[in-house]
Amino acid sequence: MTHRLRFAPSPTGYLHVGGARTALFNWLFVKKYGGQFLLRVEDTDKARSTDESTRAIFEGLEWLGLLWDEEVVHQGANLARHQADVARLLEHNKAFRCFCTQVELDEQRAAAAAKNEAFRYDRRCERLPADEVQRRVGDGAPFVVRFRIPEGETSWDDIVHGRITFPNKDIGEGDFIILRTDGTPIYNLAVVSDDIAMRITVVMRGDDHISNTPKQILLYEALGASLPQFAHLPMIHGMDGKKLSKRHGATAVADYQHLGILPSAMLNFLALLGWSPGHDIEVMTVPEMIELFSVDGLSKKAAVFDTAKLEWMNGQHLSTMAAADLAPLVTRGIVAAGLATEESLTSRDAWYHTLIDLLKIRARTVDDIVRQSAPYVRDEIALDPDAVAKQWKDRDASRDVLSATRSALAAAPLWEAAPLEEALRALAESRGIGAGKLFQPLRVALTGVAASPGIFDVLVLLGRDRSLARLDSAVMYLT
RNA sequence: GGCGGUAUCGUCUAGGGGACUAGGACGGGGCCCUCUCAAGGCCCAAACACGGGUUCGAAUCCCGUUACCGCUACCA
Repeated sequence: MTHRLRFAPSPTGYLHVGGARTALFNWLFVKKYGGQFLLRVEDTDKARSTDESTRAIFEGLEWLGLLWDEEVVHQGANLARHQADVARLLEHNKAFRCFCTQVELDEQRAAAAAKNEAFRYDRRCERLPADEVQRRVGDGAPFVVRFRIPEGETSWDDIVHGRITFPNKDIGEGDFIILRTDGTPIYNLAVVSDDIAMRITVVMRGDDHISNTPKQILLYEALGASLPQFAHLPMIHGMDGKKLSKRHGATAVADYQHLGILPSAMLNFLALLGWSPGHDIEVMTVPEMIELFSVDGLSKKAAVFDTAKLEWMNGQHLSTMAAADLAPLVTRGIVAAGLATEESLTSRDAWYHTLIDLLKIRARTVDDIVRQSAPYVRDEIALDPDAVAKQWKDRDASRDVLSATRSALAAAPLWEAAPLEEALRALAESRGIGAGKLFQPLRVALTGVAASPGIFDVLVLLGRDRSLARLDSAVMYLT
């Protein structure tokens, strides 16, 4: 049997990290065990659904590389089938029309709440004689359709939680509504109807749907369909233990994309929230995640979204990624920041890739690389006041050291790391100062900042002319 | 309130009756490396919610309590 799983977001916002993780586990399941990963947009709530949101969800999934196997299903397009399923339920007496008004229901709820009791629909319309129902329908009286909950209990073997049982009398408020007054279906009916039509074999979703599951199982049975398996994934919380929301800062995957997080790192981090491959394995490529994935490793416990670990994870992925693969992302950032033109970078690939290799190990995000690249890709450098104050504290002495450094470098036989190092260390020794006393002022002269890759790498990266010119400028600045 | 779910370091987790003096990772602290910043290496602090069972033996199994989370719409 081949598995068919779906990710079914409602297009009422952006792609949330929780949704992304649900999509990831569905996708991982299919990649690991074989089958199809499908996408269904649950847009039956027309008031809240937007095309823009649908687009954002597609873009988020595409960015992460969680691609679906068949054409996207738009739930709203299946209205006729949803209604036909409801008609079938009505026909087989599995459902009934209810003429109670919203106002009446609200009053009953309020009364129950006042007595501190749980409200349950009292089934008054279920007892209406058939001719009375016909009369009211004929009169054009508005009605909803309710599903008749049978006696007994409903249970299933959840892939992550094990067996879960609900006494049928405790399912929600009793006979639940499946069709609105306006003839459109309610979530639970639409989901079941679509999952049957899409031949879904494993329903994997957030565990906030656990209490919907008995309702849906009853619908499957009433519709005469075979049951899928269910897997309820734990939620993602913010640092305060509450459900992740906008209060917690960035929750959209697009936010992290714009912060310079790599898709592979995001996926890796998300996978570890609620799943573990065991053996203390943490940093994984996507193929490794697929290989290692197992439903046995799925956790039952809600996880807290810790951005510090996400950034560390990103740094790990950054440092193992080839410069050539990183280059397009870095270029986009550099161009967007106005630091250099795309042409100026791509026209000197080897140099550019060396730069990226040097910066990527000390960066946690693509944005870090972009920021740190400024002294190398721009013609001018920006002097950091703090670095100047610290490293060029004594102006006369600094100027003197810098001009001596310039002479030593200019005299080097070859502009390569080894001979340059030799020249500078000899200079430091002849002047009786530690190498650091030479390198730090030099670093500021070359880059404007106090932190950079190794000083000889910087010299080589900048090249002879630019290095000497920047030293000249520094000496002039200090004169 | 009702129903359901969950419970190991601050955080993510390993663990599935003896291998536990409870392991790894992030974050924190320290040391090493070192021209700076990272990266890397080494070390330290830090947890089995509580109470009963079951058992020769419980982090692991059962029950209860507590806490937290979710659902409780003509939302999804």
